[in-house]
Amino acid sequence: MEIIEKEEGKLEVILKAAQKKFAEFGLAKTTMNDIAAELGMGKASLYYYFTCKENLYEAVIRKEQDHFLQEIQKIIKPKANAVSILRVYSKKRLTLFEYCLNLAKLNGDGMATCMPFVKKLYTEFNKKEVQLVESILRLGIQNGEFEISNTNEQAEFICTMMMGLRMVAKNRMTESQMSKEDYKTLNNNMDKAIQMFICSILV
Amino acid sequence: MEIIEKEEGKLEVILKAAQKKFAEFGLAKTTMNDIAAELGMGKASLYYYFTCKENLYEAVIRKEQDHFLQEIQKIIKPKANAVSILRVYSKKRLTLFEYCLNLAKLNGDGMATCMPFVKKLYTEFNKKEVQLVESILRLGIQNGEFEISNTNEQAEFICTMMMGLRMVAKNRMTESQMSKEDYKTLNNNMDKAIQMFICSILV
DNA sequence: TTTTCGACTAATTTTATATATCGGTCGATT
DNA sequence: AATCGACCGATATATAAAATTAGTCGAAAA
Repeated sequence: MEIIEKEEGKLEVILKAAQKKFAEFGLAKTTMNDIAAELGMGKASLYYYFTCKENLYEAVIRKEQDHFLQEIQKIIKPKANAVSILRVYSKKRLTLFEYCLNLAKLNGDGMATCMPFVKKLYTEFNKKEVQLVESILRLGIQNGEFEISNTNEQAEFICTMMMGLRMVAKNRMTESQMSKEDYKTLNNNMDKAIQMFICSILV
Repeated sequence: MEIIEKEEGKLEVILKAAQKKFAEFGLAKTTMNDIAAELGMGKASLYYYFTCKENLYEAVIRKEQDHFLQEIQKIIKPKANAVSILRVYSKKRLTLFEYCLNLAKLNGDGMATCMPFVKKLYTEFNKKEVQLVESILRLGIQNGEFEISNTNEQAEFICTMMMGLRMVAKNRMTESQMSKEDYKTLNNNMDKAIQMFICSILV
């Protein structure tokens, strides 16, 4: 129900409205009508911009994922301290997790029951994340901070470990939603894991 | 359909039959009749030994859990090498996981959708497991192997991390059942986690 | 040409209902 | 002490009807 800018800005406005509605009802229970209504436009018009609901949802998630990747990428530069970058990575990764969890509102414990395209979405992101972490590790090696033989293996491992911690947190959550306390505990565990990992690769 | 020994041995026989059926159909789809038939007895007779299905299932799981705990407990003795005990713990823990997964045949990703009593069962076991790990850590301190300030915190953390790795493995499994390859990968990750953990607490 | 939308369809989800199965009990029997 | 047939109520399953919703299309507005 607001005046809409044209072309470039329009996609942004739609994504924002979609994001708002997904956060409100979750992926499954948000209808294309809900989103269109939020924009004050007809449902058919939405399909002019996005080929399907999955496409729209993917764009919303991807936007945040890319933002995360770029933010970390931004601070990976020669002579930057790899250890502190890893800590920033851990912190920002938690924020991304919170965001995605909020937009999905997956019932039960996760991805097994969710749609295949969501699984694919996260699998693809995982690959990028591993590459990102690997580049941090390589930076650390260049700086003489770390001593690692197989950077890819180590990057995959730490990503897997972090994912595991997120899963445990999600599983232990009270009342089908993670509380502030739950996030705090998860944050602690992620910090410990990163610390332990750093300790094991430090020169 | 076999001759049954009396009293003490009877419980064992029932547990074995129940275990066989649970492994075949999983918790939800195994009926009390299935188990009774396996024993060549009437369903009502089963209720003479176990008050309810949950009770029976719990007994089956508990038996294996206790066996695991005792096996590790057995090798925790003064002057025993704590590092190698941690490695044994990791290995046997995987075996227990495989066993429990097999008996549950939980659909989807896990405990969130399963019955509350199962959740409780695993929560209670988790406490015992943390205590077990903590006693290994204390042994390591006594031996002068480890240097840790808060043993309970560290024990909880490593247990959480290992649980996370199991969850990831379960989530990534192909075809609603973990393959030999999946277990191998999980085993590798658990070893790495333990190795990293040890590295971080080593004197 | 670009963008919007009402009207429509096919597919999915929800609802309602009937049926079957299963957990658990009880009284009788061995 | 141990077993079991017969039974009950609750839960799960199967089926069909009704309601939503994803996605399409052709026309109209900009």
